[in-house]
Amino acid sequence: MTETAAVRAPGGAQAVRRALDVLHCFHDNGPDLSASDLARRLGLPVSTAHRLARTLLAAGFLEQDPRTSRYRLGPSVTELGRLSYHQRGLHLAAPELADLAERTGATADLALRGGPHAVIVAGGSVTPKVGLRRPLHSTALGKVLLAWARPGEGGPGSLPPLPAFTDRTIVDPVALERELARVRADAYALNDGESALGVRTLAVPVLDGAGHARFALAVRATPEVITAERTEWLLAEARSCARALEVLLLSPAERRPPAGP
Amino acid sequence: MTETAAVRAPGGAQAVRRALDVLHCFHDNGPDLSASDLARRLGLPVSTAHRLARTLLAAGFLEQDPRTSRYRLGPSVTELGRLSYHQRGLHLAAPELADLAERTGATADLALRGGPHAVIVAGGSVTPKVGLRRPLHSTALGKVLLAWARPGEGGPGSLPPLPAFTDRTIVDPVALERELARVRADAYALNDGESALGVRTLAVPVLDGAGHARFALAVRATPEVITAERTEWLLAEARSCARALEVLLLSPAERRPPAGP
DNA sequence: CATGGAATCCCACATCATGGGAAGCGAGTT
DNA sequence: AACTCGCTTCCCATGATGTGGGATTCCATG
Repeated sequence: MTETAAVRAPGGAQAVRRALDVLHCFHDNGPDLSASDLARRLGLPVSTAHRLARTLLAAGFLEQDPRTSRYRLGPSVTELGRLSYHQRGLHLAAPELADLAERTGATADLALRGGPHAVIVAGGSVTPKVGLRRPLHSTALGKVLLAWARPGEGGPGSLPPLPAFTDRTIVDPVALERELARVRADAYALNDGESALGVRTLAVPVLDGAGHARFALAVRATPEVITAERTEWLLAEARSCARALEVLLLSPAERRPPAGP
Repeated sequence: MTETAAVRAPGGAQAVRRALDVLHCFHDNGPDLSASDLARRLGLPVSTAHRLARTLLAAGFLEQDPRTSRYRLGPSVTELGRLSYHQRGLHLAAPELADLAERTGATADLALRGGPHAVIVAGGSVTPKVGLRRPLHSTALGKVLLAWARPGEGGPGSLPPLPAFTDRTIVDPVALERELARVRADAYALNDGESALGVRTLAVPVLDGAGHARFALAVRATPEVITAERTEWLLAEARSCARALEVLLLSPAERRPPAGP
């Protein structure tokens, strides 16, 4: 009733989902938003958006600039974010990624699946793009996460739009499925200017014991660095790093056995 | 109706507040909790806790271990946490804190006010306690945040319990107010074993243009490192760092003028 | 001074969350 | 094996709770 594709999920949740949508709003838009901004972005009445914001404010998930009375993400978000960062063991990944970046001369990024996005959660470059959301269909990270997705996470079927960022972006779902089959067969994903021109990326999965990708590890650089001749070597480096991350980030029970039959 | 001090805030919010309480639950308890755990911890019916968890799950704020079907903090939390971390400019603070820690031989921590806690958001030690919540009444960080609190944030009045951690912990509200007056007068807070024995901490505020503490900066070490003779020098170092952080973390409009009349 | 936009508060309505209950599992115990 | 306990998950009638239109106040702009 309220808006576009508000899929009526069976479990009860309107107020809560809307409140969480408010938080997600701060990702796509500026760092601070007014109550009316939120209402406009979410297609809600101002009154409702305002009430949700106040509730989030009271819980510390938002804070309010006393001068402009606009909202921004609050201490609770910072707090829980750091907590989950450590609970995932991601601080253990940073040195490995920095090492990989230094050896290869490329940017090394680690991402996990966040609904319809690949979310970069750790990086090994001087300019870490940590916290960034990337599309699934136009990035090497995303292709890996799709190719080895868990059954419940939703494969390519959960991506209706497939917007094109360059003329190389795969926009046809059938072509994407074919590309994912190739990714699975070769055990790595390549992104050659499909997201932005002049950027080439290789990505490999960090697999769990069930054979699903828990993380995707990407090596990103210019085509001069990631050449055809160096690809095999870069992949070997990336896979070695992915193997190390399996041990660092996954509990023994989740991990896959060290050696195959 | 449900539990202890569920203050009935005027603005409408039950479902939302409860959902946010679910998230906070993961801070105080283990990294993964079952639906029944959540229900028990929050004093809610299992059915309700389960529904809240599913809603949070659908939005990516929780994720579910497919083996145990327990919940943990999800990708959205990691994502938004990193985002707010960068939006606050805290990545700029880390080098300054590391520098301070190295010069003083102590642990350097930066905290901000998160409701009834001091939340450490950046650290300059090898073992950063980032994401940790500390009580306000028994830590140097907390005393600073209380002493220069914003009017709306609630002063010592918002801390009914005041639990004692050692025999030095200030548990009397009147004594605490007296201590805060001293903190304001001397422009620093000292914590000598009030939170844990054998730990001494100095803290100074990072002030905004309105004279309120936006952050608290702490230097923590053993009493052998933080001696009476070295206190003045340590304070000078900490204040110098706090001055630098004012410039790095606050926008020019929020900042206080460089020189006083 | 007039005008517009935004934040904030209020209140009657009915939509939506609530929570008791029961079914379906899986594990540990007798 | 049969039993039992605890947990997850789903269902549904009830009414408490969130909803949103509108009024009010405040500030910045024309």
